[in-house]
This record gives sequence, structure tokens and C-alpha cells, in this order.
Amino acid sequence: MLGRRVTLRDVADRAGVHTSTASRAINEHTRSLVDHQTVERVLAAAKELGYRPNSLARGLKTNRTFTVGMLLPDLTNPLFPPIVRGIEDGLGRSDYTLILANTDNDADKERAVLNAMLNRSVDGLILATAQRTASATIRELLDGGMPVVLVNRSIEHPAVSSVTVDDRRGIELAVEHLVKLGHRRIAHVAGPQHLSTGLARYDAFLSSLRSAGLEVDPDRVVYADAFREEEGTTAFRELMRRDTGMTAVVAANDLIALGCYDGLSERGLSVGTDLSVIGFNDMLFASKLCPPLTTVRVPQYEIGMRAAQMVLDVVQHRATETVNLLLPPDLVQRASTGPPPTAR
Amino acid sequence: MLGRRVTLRDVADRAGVHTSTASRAINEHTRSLVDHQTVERVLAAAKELGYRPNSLARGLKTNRTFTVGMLLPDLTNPLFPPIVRGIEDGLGRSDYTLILANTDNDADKERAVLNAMLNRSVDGLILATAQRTASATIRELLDGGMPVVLVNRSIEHPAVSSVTVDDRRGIELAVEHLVKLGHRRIAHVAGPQHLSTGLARYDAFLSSLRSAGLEVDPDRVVYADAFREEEGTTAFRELMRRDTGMTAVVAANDLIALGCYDGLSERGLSVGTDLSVIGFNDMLFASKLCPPLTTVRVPQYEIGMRAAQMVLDVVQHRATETVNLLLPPDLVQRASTGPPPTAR
DNA sequence: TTGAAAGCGCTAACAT
DNA sequence: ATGTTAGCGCTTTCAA
Repeated sequence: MLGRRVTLRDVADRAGVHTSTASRAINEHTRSLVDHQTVERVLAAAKELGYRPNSLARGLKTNRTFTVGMLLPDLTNPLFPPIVRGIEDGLGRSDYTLILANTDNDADKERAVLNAMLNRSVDGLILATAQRTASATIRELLDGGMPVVLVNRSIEHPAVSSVTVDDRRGIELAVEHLVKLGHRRIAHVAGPQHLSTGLARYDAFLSSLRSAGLEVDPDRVVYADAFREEEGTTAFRELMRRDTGMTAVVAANDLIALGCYDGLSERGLSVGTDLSVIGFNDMLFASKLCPPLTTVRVPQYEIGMRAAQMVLDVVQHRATETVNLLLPPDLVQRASTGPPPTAR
Repeated sequence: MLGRRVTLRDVADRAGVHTSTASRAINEHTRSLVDHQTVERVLAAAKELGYRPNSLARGLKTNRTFTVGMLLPDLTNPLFPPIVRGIEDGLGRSDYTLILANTDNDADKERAVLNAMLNRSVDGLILATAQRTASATIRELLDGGMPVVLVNRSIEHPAVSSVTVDDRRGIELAVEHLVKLGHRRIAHVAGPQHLSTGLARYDAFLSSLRSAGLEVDPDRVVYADAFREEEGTTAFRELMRRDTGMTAVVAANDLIALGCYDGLSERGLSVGTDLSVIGFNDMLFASKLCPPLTTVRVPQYEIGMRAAQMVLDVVQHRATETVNLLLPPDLVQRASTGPPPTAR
């Protein structure tokens, strides 16, 4: 049986003061208002009794819950754990806690979990799920004054803060790398075009080819329906069927690249020698794949860390301006890319 | 600017009833107490106004927060995302929400995040961080009546529920597999012995060898200080230094197995042919490693799902008995194991 | 079947 | 510097 939980009242009684005094003594913010001696006594009493503030009661009164919500498509997508870790560490010793929910890119589910979070009065929201065109829901959030930060996604709305990697530059690095290796017929397995990353990388692919003075053959572009291995394979099979003479593929992310691996091995071809494959993200274990994946590194942990800081800036310091942080990517060269077969 | 949030009062006013009636109408549990017509009116009013219950106020009154906390060492350890996913899905449509925190196996951090959770009055706790010997903190939790479920770990305390895989059987499968391939000199890179999984797998390794009629050479056992790649490599180097004539290694988990990969490639040897390596967990991407890892599959998602259900049983249905669920492992045969070199 | 009233534990005017 | 008082939004006795 649980002994009734210790309340502020108990602490105040033991310290021989009124609850409001005890409250002021315990809350760092107001501690200066109360006599030093009294503070000591209250703190001692709190410690002796094992007092822990009831954050529900506090939240009810202050309208703040010290809780940040995060929506992501799927935690088992290896892109996200480092981001989540970054967020948690970014919230760090700020008294803020993270609530997570997966949406599986399902609109109904997204609505449901978002609702659950709003019911809990989260103080801020980090979204890794945004579609390119801001949904009505997100608009409402913003209009309602909820601090929102997008990670790894951006939307076509002027006033939403975001932390993303420079997709354009990343694809440019990828294409430059392939061109330097001697590739001229480069294909692209694009991601879903309703996601900002899918579209941005696709656009960047086209312009990077042009910058390199290469012809853009529409046959060398296919679209994966999702940023996942399976959809990558499906799209890649179509690409192979077209027989475009490609010698290299830029995949819109690492999972899609992995899908290309699978598609290639179905044909008994080998990655890196028969066809160069380059990914995007440098997800966990990209370096352990068979062969290790050449990819564009996205600073996942930092994205999370920064997003957390941006939310804190708003909820703690009432920061008001919209920030769109664009982090630089790197090329990570591994064994999945090499000179085109003809050049060997 | 936010229009003041809609309260139950607003709904009641619009429906022309008292707040208590509105409350009863909205709460499914008490809905039967109120006139059908009235229910309709209240629900309609709630919908029109976009009412969302304030879960803080409710929690303050009912002493329940509909929140479950989870402590894990590190979310970027690929073992955990599927477990977390399982928990979330297990909580599913129960109105319960998950709060996560990483402890990095750091006692201070663990205390801190646990405190944060208790301050939030979580209704239950899922721990993936337990040491073999129940810490004082956990004892307190249990004594205080907090529903606690351990995942993937067990502790030496009679009354804690847990969901784990059968480590003993898993190791047995691994050893049997290697013996069948012709291995006789089998080594073990054990995990930390203060964790239940580390110890159980080590014990099982010894007894499995004996069951197979093989000699146990103490030189063929080394200990990794953590269930991580780096510590795996360190331990494995020591093993190689001892020159025990081993032809196969049972690693205490996949990350340690990966550490063995690294140690082996330092020597220019190749996994699967020069030395067989078998892991434990079948973590994400184990099948994509170079070479694909033979391992003991742990039903990670199911562990999470079951743990969630067990917590719900307690908080929703006041289930009271301790359950220690032991899930069966499978052997997943891939390319990191093969016949011993001498046999080829 | 519904209303009145109290109170969950805390904070924040206001008063002293 | 401290006490008084009211109230955050909800649920839940108790009465009617």
C-alpha cells in the first residue's frame, strides 16, 4: 500500500510555514522572495519527507507542462533514433520531457496522436512528419500559437521553424563524386514527391546534372513511393527494365539505396563494380553494409539537438522569430561507388 | 493569439446543463448515468466547440496520468527501436502515452530521469535498464506500488514482472548450430556479467558446451565491458591474442559480434570462412552486414507489445500477479557461420 | 436524472 | 518576508 503522497502542504506544516511560502521557497524562480533561513527549513523538510512536486497540479495552474511532443513516421527507420537522441539530449537538463508518437505516415493516426498530445497540453511540438504542403492541422497549430519545429522536413508555409540538411548541396556532392569517377549516365531513384526531401533532392539531381554538363534522360528517373527499402527495390526494378545504360544511381536516401542493392543482386550484379550506388543520410550501419555504402552524411544527432534548442528558445525565452536552419551535408566515400564498368 | 481554451464549463453552458452532467456525459464510463437526449446535446456541444479534455485537470483529480514511462540505455542501440515500437503499438488505443528516457547506463542519469518520471506521476514504468541485482530505486518503486515491467532483462527480485527471451535456449541453439557445422573449439565473447542477459548467456554457453560433450577451455571466454561494438572488438582482440585454436565464436549480442568482425578484419581474416561468428538478437540490418550475420532471433517487437499489455493489465484491470514471460528465440542462419577451416 | 459543492495540489495576485 | 485567498479544469460524493 502506498503511503499518501507527500504534498506541499505536508512540507509547509513541517517547516512551520504556509504553503505559499513553501511554494516560493521550493521554486527557484521565487526563492529570492523568501527569507534565507526559511528557505533552508523548507528545503530540509522537503528532503526529509521525500517531497516531489506534483507536476499535474503545477501544470494546471501555470498552463505549462514542461513536455515536448514529437511526431515521427516510424522509430524503426534508422534515420530517427539519432535525431530523437539529439532532441532528448538537447532538452537535457531543462526539465522538459519528450513524448513520442509514430504516425506511420497515416493521416488518421497522425490526427489521433496529435490530439493525444494536445490533450496533454504539450508546450511545444517537433514534427518529422510534415508533408510538403502544410496540412490544415499544422496550420491550426501555428495559428493557435503552438511552438512548432520541423526536423528533416520543411513545408511551404512562411512561419514555421525548421532544422534541415541542405538537400540541394547534398545531391550536388553526390553527383560531383560520381562525375569525378567518370560516370556520365547517372540515374535517380527519387523519393515521394509530396515530401519536401523527395522533391528537393529530385530537383537538385536535375540541376546538378545540368551543372555537370550532362544530359538529363527522363528514363533514368524513377520514383519510390516511400523512403523504404522495399519501395526502393520496386522502383529500381523498373529502372533496370528500361535499360538506359546507366552506370550509377543516386538514391534519394539510404533505405532506397539498400533497395537498389537488393534489385541488383536479384540480377546477379554487384554493387560498386557493375553499378555505383550512392545514398543519402549515412544512417546507422551504412558503413557496415555489403558493400559499405557511399552516401551523403546528414548530421542527425545535431538536427535533433538544434531542434530541441529552438523549441526551448520559444518556450523558455519567448523567442518569436522563425528560424530555418540549414545544416551542411558531407560526402562519405565508401565501396558502393567506383569507376563505371566501361572505364575499367 | 490563442482563443481561450474550451473547457467543460463552456460545453456545459452551451448544452444548458451543469458541468457535472457534462462530465458524466463525456466520460464513457459514466455516460449511462445520464439521459440519452442530454448525452447527445452535450456531445454535440463539445464537438461544435472543439472541446478537448484537459488531462492535467483530470489527472489531478483522478490521480492517473495515462502515461507510461520507459527507461532504456540508449535508443540508438538498434535493439531498442523495435521494442519501443512494440510498446507504443501495445499501448495503442488505450489512451496511454509513452514517455522515453535514455540512461546511458549511468546511475546518476538514471536517477535523474526516473525522478522526472515520478514527478510526472507516470502510471507505470517499463525498464530496459535493470541491473541483475535490483537497485534500491527499483525496490522503492515496487514497495511504493508502482507497476513495473522489465523488458529484455530480469532481476533477482521475486515480485517484478518481466518479458524476456529465453537466453539459455538461444545460446543452446547457437552452440548446437556450430557443433553441427563441425566446430569443436568454440569461444565466447560474453557480455557484462552484472546484466542478467550477460550472465545468463555466459552460463548457458558453458552448459551448452558440456551438453555437446565439448571441453570448456576458460581461455576461450572473454568479457566485453558493454554490449557494444567497440567493447566487443577490445574483448575479441584479447581472445585472438590467446591463440586458443578456436574456430567459432558465440558473441553475447549482435553488436559484440560486429566487434568481432572488426577485430578479425584487422588481422586480414574473413568472417565465416576463417572464423565463424554468431550473434544474438537479430537486430535491424543484421541480415545486411558483411557478411550477413548468423544470429539468434529475439522477437523484439513482441517483447515491447507484451510488456505494454502487462502494464495495461495492471493499471486498467488492477491485475496483481507477477508475470515472467519467457519468449522463445530462433536461430537465423546466414553467412557468418560455416564449417571450420580444417574441415574444408 | 441532474445539480450543488467540495477538492485534487499547486501558484499567484493581494494583503499585511 | 509571509499569510490569505482564490482558482486552474475536472471528477465525484451528496442531495434533490
